[in-house]
Amino acid sequence: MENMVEVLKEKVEKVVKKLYDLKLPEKAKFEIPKNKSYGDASTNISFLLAKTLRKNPKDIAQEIAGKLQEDEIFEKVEVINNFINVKYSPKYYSYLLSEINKPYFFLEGVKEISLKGKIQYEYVSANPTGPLHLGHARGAIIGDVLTTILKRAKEHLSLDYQLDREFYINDAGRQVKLLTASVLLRIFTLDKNDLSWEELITSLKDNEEFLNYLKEIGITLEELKEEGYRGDYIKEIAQEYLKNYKKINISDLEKFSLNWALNNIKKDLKDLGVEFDIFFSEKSLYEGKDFKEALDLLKPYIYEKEGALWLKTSLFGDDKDRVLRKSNGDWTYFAGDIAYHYSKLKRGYTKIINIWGHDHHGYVKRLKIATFLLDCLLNNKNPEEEFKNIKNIDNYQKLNVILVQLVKLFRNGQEVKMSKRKGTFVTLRELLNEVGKDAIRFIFLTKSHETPLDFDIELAKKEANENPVYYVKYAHARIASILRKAKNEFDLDWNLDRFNPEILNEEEKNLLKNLFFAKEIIKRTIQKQAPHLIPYYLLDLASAFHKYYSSCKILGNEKELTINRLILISAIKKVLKELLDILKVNAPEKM
RNA sequence: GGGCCCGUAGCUCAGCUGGAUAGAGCAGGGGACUUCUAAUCCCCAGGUCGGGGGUUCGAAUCCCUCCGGGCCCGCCA
Repeated sequence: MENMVEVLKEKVEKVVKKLYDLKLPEKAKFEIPKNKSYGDASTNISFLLAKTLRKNPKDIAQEIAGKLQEDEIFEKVEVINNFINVKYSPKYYSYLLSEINKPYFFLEGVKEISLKGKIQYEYVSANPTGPLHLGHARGAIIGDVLTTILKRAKEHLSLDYQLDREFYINDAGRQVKLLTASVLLRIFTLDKNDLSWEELITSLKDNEEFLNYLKEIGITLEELKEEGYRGDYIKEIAQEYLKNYKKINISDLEKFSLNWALNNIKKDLKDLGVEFDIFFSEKSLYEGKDFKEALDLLKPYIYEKEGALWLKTSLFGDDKDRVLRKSNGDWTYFAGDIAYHYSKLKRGYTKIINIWGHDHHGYVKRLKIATFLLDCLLNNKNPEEEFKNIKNIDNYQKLNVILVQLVKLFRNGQEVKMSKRKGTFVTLRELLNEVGKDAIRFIFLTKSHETPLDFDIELAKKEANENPVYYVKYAHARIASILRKAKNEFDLDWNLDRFNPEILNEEEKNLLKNLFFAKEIIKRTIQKQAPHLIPYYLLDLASAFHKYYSSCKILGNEKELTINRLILISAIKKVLKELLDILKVNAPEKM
C-alpha cells in the first residue's frame, strides 16, 4: 500500500499482460486526477493501447476495468471518458492517516528524487556595501526555503547527500573602494547635515588632507561624485568609525566599513529567517592559490589580444570570447568568478546551484562554459571532446543557475526606481519593521520566481491584515481553538487508534487525501526548484478546512464521530504547522 | 539585430513532464454571526488561455511563426 497510484500501475500492468500480452506503454500515465469526483487514482491507458490493439479506447477501458474490479483492493473501478478511475478502500485511509502523522512526513517527497553527492546552493551574494533591499530578499527567501527542505529531509530521513548554503562576499574590487571613499567623505563632513551630495563634494574639493586619502584609496573626486554611496547608513559607519579609531587609516577604514556593512546584512538576513553555512570571501581567492591555479588550468584556452587576456568561450557556444584581464591590468569580475567556481569544484561539490537576479542572465552562459572547462581539466578530460557529447552548454548540469525575476517596487501605484548608489531604495530592514517577516516571506513566495514581482509598499502595509498569510494562520488558530475546547470543556482525547475511516464522509476523505498530497508538493518543489508551490498548497488546504468548518460542526453529540473529526483536524493542523515551519512562518495557537 | 523570461477573468497571479468542465485572491453584485474564532463561508457576474499555423485520439501546456511587454547584450561589477 505504498502509494495508491503505484498500486494502480502494478495492477494494470498485470491485467494488460494477461489480456493482451503487452507491456505498459511508456507514455501511460498513472495519476491523481485534478477533479476529485473522478476518483482517487486514474490512468489514460486505453488511449495509448488503442492504436496497437486497433480497438476502441472505450472497449479497452471496459475490459481492463472489468478485470481490476475483481481485485479487493479497489472499492470501486469506473470508466469515465475512457479514463479508468479507481477509489480507495477504507483501509487505505488508515494508512494515509498513519503516514501523515509521522513528523514532517512530507519530506519523504525528497527521498523519491534520490539526490546524492555534495550539493551547494549559493544565494543573495550582495555586495557588502550597504543594506539589503527587496530584490535581494526574493532570492534569499527562495534559496532559504529550498535548502531548508533539503536540510530537514536529510536530517529526518538520513539521506546521503551533503548540502552547504553559501553567501559569496564581494569584498574585493572597485565597489569596496567606492564604499571606503564614501565613508571618508562623511567623516570629513559629519557636521554638514544640510548640504546636498554635490555640495558636500564641492566643499572638499580643496581639502588637501581629504584628497590625499582619496588618492590612497584610488578613487577620484569625480568618480566619488558620480558613483559614491549616498545612503544615510554611510554617515552611521563614519560615526561608528570615529568612535572606534582616533585617526584615519585607509586600510582600517576599509575593513571597518566592509565589516559594518556585512554585519548589517547578516542581521537583516537573520531577521528574515535566512540562514547560511558558509560566508565565502572573494578576497580570499586572491590571497590564496585558487585564483592562480584556476587561470593556470585554463591556460590552453587563454590568449592575449590588444593587451588584454581572453578566454575562448566562443569555442563552446558563446557569442564571443570574454576578457579575463583588461588592457589596463585589472582583472575582470569574470576572472574572479572563475576562481570562485574553481574553488567550488575543488571543494568537491557535485551539484552547484546559484540563485541570481534575472538581470544577470546574460552572464550564465560564459560562467557555465568556464566551469565546464575547469571541471574537464581538473578531471583530465578533453573539453572539446566532452563538449561534443553534451552538444550545448545548457546540458552541463553540474552548475545550474536559477534566475529570479526582479522585484518592482511601487508606492501608491507609482513605480519607485531603485538605485543603491543614490540611496533611493527601500531597504529590507524598513519592510521588516513595517510589514513583518511572515508576511514578506509569504508574499514573496506566492509567485513563481519566473514572474516579476510587483510589490506595493503602501498596499502591503495597509492590507497587512488582509494578507493571504493570515488566511492560513487563521485556519491553524481555529483548529487550535477547537482542540482546546474539546480537551478543556468536553474532556475528549483523540488517540489515533480510535480512527475509523468507515464513518468519514466524502469531504473528510478528501481532506485526508489532500493532506497526503503535501508529500507530492515537496517533491515537485525540489524537482522544479519552485517553492511557490508550498504557499499555494497551504492556501488550498486552509480553504478546504475553512469550508469544512463552516459546513460541519466538529464537536457534536456523537462521540465516535466527534473523535474521528478531531483526529482529522488535528492532522490538518499538523500539516499546516509543519509546512509553515518550513517557510519559517509562525503558526499561532490563537489569533 | 541577438539572447532570456513573460502574455490566462477588470487587476495580481496559479495551472505548463499534453488529458476529463481552465482555477484562486483582490475588485464588483447578493446572502450567512443566539451555534467549535465572520481574519470565515455560500451564491452571482466575469475567459476566443495574445493572434495564426503544426504535431496528437486530445493543446493553456509541445513545435513553428507573428504581435505585444520586461530584462540583458562592456576590456562595468
